[in-house]
Amino acid sequence: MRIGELAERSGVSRDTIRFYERNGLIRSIAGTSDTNNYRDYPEDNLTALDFFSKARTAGISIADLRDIMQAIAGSCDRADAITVIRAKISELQERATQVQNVIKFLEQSIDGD
Amino acid sequence: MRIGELAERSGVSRDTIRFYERNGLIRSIAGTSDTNNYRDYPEDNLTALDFFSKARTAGISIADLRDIMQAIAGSCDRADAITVIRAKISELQERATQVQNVIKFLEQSIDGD
DNA sequence: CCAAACCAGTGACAATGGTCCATTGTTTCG
DNA sequence: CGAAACAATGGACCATTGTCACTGGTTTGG
Repeated sequence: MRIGELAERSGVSRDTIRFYERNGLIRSIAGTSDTNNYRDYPEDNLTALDFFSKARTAGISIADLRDIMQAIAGSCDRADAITVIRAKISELQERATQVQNVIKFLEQSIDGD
Repeated sequence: MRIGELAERSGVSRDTIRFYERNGLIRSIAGTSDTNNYRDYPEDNLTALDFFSKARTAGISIADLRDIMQAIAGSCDRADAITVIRAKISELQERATQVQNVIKFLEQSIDGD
């Protein structure tokens, strides 16, 4: 599909999609037309963009997402990919604990009310 | 204490402490000397900075931290403060769920290995 | 056919969260 | 005393994460 449709269906703006592409988060392929150079964005970018949106609000950086996507897609070495992803999972679990700690702190600060 | 000691003991750099102060996260008081204008940083800034460090790695913004600190310290209206903090707690719980979702996604991506 | 909508590419701009540097003045310690 | 360490202030600079605007070309619906 073309970028407009992808933007529409994913809820991610054209500019942001292009930004993500520049940063290696997604890939598009050259269109087949000989009159334009509109690029084609495969369907699976919808899944990816949806994941990115969730991950970004969860505070995961573009760089991390790039690592993850490369690990998943770049099947050059499956074992390496899994190692990368497991590491990210650990980081995220650590992050989750940190968030819980902050919640606890805040709860204590209003304790008794 | 002076800023150097605070930096040393909190593990937060001078520059960052000053940055936080400029942004209303902490407060210092004018020193008593008549020859210098070194500021005095009360002991409780240690607790605050420790909290900030954790909160920042948990992905909480400076603006949020300022809101929280103002709510806790500015006792102008206790009920308002509690409302603010409860709202932040909700946001954080939402964030925690998001992080869990991303973890799930990642786990599925390496499922079976 | 033609205007409106779309596309690519570029570069400027903005907010956030720091970090670094230079200058000037103060304190501290050997 | 004098050098080294420390403090205050101010501004420059950096990466990250987008967003906006402009140009020039393409497609599409009425």
